[in-house]
Amino acid sequence: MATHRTETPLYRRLARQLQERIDAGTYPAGSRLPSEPELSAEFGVNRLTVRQAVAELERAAVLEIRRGVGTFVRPPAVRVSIAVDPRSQRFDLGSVHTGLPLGTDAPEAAQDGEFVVAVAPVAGSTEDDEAAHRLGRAPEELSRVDTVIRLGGRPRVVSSYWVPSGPLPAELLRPGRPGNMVLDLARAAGVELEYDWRAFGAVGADLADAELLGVPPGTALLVREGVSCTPDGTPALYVRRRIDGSSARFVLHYREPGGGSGPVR
Amino acid sequence: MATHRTETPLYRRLARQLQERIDAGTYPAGSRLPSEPELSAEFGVNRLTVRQAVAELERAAVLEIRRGVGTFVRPPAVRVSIAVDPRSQRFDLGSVHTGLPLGTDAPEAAQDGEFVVAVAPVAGSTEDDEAAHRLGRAPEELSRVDTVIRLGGRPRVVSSYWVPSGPLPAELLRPGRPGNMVLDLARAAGVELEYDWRAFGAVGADLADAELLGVPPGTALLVREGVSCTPDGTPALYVRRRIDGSSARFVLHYREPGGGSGPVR
DNA sequence: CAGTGGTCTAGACCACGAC
DNA sequence: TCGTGGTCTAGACCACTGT
Repeated sequence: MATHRTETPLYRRLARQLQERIDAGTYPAGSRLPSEPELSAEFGVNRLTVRQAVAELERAAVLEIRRGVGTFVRPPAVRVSIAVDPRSQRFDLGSVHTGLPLGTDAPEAAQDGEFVVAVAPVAGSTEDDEAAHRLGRAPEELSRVDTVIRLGGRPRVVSSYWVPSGPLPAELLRPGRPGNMVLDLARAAGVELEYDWRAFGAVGADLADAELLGVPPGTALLVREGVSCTPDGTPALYVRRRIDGSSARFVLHYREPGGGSGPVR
Repeated sequence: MATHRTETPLYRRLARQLQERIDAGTYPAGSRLPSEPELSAEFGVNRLTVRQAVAELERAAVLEIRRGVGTFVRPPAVRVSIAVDPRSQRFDLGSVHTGLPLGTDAPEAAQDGEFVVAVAPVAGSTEDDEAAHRLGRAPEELSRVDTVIRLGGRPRVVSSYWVPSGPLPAELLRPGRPGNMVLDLARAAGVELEYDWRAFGAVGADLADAELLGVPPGTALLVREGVSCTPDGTPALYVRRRIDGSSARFVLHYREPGGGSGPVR
């Protein structure tokens, strides 16, 4: 007897049907879906089954759920490019600031900037061990700072920094302090910092990041991490940034600007 | 009266408690959690509430659920570096092949390679319009090919290619054909291809990608996209790759190798 | 076969947003 | 106030895995 193929779950078949209606234009971009009780009645399934289907499409960024209002088809994502010149050795925090969109211009922009949210003790957590390994140090030799970058009145980037715990001004690590952590760290150490390497990955938001970024846990985050070093090659900083994947992407240009149809906007 | 703060949902408080136990070592890495009925009894909540908590931690890559077996604490992720020289103009598909881990060496490796899964018609879908815009063409002028790269017996990378629909050998687009799509396309066109730009982003897997990659919809995927052009600067290829975020990351080296404690392995 | 997680139902109550 | 989505319960049945 051949291997029995398990039937596709009801909620996934339902998700597929909804996706088909979206693709076909039955539910156009921006429009509201029938309410959960309505879908439940139309397809003859329990409301929880409807919710399971809708939840999948929401995590896939196909639908947007507004509590108390309805569930809507997401219009094509307007994603924000953050240019990073691959040949440059310069930090790009400035381009992050200029690259991300402003919310509604003025009022909440007063809160924009990078803010220290925690000075976590470096106790052999997985992340701390990773950082120590990247910097070629023992975990006890490191200090760690976590920050949030707010832009347009919303938290956009969560960052963790690990540095050798040498002459770190306590002022730098005061929770709530605004500034530019990389520049401040370099200035405090009295050195210039260069990229050693940077890596890109993706991961679902954990509980802590989700709370800091104001997104549901499991939301796809773009992770950018790497080591910076002093001009003589000594590793001096390990940084790990998490950015809501739906609101930003990093762009590397390999040809001189103006060459072709670029990715910006 | 001050604004009433909504109580944190039960399932999220439960998720936090489980996370705390993991951090504290009560549930060490690799260990099995109590079963759902056990957790349900211990915390005095419904099993569905337990499942909601566990599901969040699974999406955050904290837990790994093995059906019929149990739920386990994920050991620190062994992530695979895929080196991309930022100064190089060379394609990196080879480094993808050599960079990704082999499953259990021999048997299923016979299936490794890049395989055409679909030759989708280019009909003004959002993705098609995006590609057309990137290439400075009308959608009708483009051809599209979708492939899956299998390594170690598992699908690892889903790619979509858009090219001007000039002299495309039908042989190239035959579903199931193995090969190296970028090299084959370049050879077919009789030109060398260079990077124009590449971008990194993150997104939850949609239904189609989830099925091709064998992951649940909503899983965090690393997206790498960009345009390649001929030496004279004519855009000739738009490519968009999706990779399970938990199994790969891209690394950019800015200094000569051997300089510091690198990210590889 | 026993134990695990996966799916689905029925019903209840609540918080939120718009009117 | 009403309709929306969010949470939680109780219970049932099933599919998968290891023994």
